[in-house]
Amino acid sequence: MLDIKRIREDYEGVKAAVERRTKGDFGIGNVKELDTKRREILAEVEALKNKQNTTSRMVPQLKKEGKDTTALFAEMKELSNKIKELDSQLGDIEADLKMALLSVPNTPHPDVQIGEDDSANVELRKFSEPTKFDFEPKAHWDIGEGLDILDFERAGKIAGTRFTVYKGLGARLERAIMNFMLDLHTMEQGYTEILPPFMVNRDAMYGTGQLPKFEEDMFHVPAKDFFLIPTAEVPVTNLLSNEILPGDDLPIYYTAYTPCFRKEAGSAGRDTRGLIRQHQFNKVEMVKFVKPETSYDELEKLTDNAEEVLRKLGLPYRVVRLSTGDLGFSSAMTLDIEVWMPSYGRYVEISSCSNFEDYQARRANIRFKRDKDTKPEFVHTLNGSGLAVGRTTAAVLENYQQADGSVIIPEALRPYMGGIEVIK
RNA sequence: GGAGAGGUACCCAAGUGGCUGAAGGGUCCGGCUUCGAAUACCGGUAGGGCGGUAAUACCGUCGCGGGGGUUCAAAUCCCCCUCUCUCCGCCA
Repeated sequence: MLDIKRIREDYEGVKAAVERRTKGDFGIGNVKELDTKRREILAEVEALKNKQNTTSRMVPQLKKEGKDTTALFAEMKELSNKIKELDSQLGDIEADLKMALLSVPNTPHPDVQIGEDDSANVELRKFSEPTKFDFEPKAHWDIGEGLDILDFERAGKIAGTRFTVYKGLGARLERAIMNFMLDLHTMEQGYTEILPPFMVNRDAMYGTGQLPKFEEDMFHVPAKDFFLIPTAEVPVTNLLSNEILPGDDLPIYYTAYTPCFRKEAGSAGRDTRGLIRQHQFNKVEMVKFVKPETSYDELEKLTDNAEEVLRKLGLPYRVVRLSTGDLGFSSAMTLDIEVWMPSYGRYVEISSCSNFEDYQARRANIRFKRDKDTKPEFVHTLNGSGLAVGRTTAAVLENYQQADGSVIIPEALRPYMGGIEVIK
């Protein structure tokens, strides 16, 4: 969430910054009003509490002297009732204020271009060129079914639409890609591997910003009030919630493989075939906790760490910066990596790398101390897919397909495939 | 799932309603001692949120796992939740 003090001191500026997001209801309107009201009541109730505390400290003395406290207690009872009443009012206002604050999205970084949607996204750089074929290339779902390594029909039997069964070398390929990515991040790029729970509690979902606004996008487990994680970002970022880290520990780099679960409620009819948009998909995520002054450099490095996966796999991609209209709720700047997908005839998002600045850290209460005597500060958090595994599998199948329906395995993956060079 | 025991500050830990405005250790910091160090001794060692403030000055408030309640007054009594540990049951 945003800093209430920042809103208090520069309401118009913050409001204008948030509204660069062109879309949605930001609800920043009554934050300021609730904040003013809160401080009024707080001052009053604290003065009364001061009186209550001061008087209470005298009671043992009075009792020792054998004095009659009946009148005093009657007076204090009245005071006590007044405090309770004000405390209750204060509680209501604070709850409203908190909810209002949690509903305000992050302010986009000034460099992020204003736009309505992804049509305003800016291409920053490109790697290689779209794959050319001297035959009519097939979509990965057709390749997968042809090689008997992907089974969408039977997945429908046991779960439903937007699920996939991987089989044989298809399952192996997915697993190889996961391991390849994790090894790259941990052994070459300095990340520590985390294997977190795939279900989290409500607090964690608030911490990274999925709640309160996006509950309908998540799978909920009512028996324990858990949520299936929509991304490893949730458990991994919240791993350090409510902690004050020694400054020397920063930066912290974590990477995690998890399945991700999304309802895709608003995506009816889109990407209905293949691996692109599933209720359950595998992803390797990278999460960083860094000092504020370094976070944009860290965003560049993070994005490059994800790009490295595609370069090693030899898959054509481009990097775009999302416009304010396409930017996620909690993010200040997001760079998407898009891989060339022959069946779509265009680039498709395969990674999303974001700098949340202190927005998530403030929600999840993740702080650090520069040194022993300084006050704690909020860290900056970042994360990025490194990469979406299912989409990577799809991209490999499509970009490495051969005229005879077989698929060449990229060299970087062969050690993870037991040396297999081609799926046929 | 059942039964029990716990959660107090950086760590250990005392604490059954007001003299606790959290004892006592440890740790760490400083002093003293020493050529230097160790030991002994002396002193210091809650932190953090919120508000008054621009403030790492000062004041108030909150604070003993979280949230409610009882009371003039709660670490302490009551209720709910949560996490940890032990035992039983079930189980990969």
